[in-house]
Amino acid sequence: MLISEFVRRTGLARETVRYYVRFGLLRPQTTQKGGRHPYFMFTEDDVHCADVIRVGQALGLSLREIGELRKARRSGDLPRKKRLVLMKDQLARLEAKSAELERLKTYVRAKIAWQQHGEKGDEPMLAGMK
Amino acid sequence: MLISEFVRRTGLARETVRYYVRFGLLRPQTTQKGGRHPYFMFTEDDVHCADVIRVGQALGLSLREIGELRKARRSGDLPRKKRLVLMKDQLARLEAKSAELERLKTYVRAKIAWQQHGEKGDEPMLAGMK
DNA sequence: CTTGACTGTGGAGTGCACTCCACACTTATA
DNA sequence: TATAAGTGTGGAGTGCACTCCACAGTCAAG
Repeated sequence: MLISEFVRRTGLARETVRYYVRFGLLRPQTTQKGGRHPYFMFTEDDVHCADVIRVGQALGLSLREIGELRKARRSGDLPRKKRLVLMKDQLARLEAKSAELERLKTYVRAKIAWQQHGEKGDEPMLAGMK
Repeated sequence: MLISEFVRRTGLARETVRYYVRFGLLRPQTTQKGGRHPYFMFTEDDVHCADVIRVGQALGLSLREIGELRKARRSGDLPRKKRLVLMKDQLARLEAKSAELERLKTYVRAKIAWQQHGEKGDEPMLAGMK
């Protein structure tokens, strides 16, 4: 599909799509059409990729981080050792985020319980600030 | 407490605190100290507020949105029942994010293991992205 | 063949959330 | 009392993720 349909499918803005392409996050094929500047040809995979980007962003990952994940996933031509380092780093980041999220959850749960029991005693606090 | 202790307590950068104050998100009292530019005096409430800002950001809210929530809460517009609903919604959102993050972590771990064992068998896939 | 819709390019601009800086004043310490 | 440490101010700068724009080539309908 051409960019206009891709835009319709994903709900992204045309300029955002172009930004992602420039960024390397999306790497559509090219058509014969377009001459000197061949038209992009997006696939269902690219639509799926847009979904993954969305999820990654919702998790607070930067486009760079999402790009690294995608890159690693494409089991590319990078040397194996390098890919491993990249993935381990990615995992560490995810785990840090995960830990933070757990702390947040515990806090909100405690606060709900506190309020449900009449707000007696000290208001719950977020624990363990670095 | 003065700003340096507040910074220590919250883990925020001094400049970030000042930014939040300028923004109106934090509204510390002032001390007698400081003469022409009275020193800010932060309370436990402000520390708590910093926690709430953190939670809001983890939920993907902008500082403006968080500010509006705080404002509503201050003006007593939010009865207890409503606040409870709000917090439960926040918890649900945190848990959804948490679940996504777990999926990503599982995927990355599987991929690392797969690669470390010679990339035998099927490449791990990221499951169930909507 | 004309016209209008669609496409790509490079570059500038925007809004957010910080982050850094020079400066001047106040307070605490030696 | 010298001086180091802490504090507020205004303003500039940064990185991210878009968003807008002028321009020019391409394609499809009439």
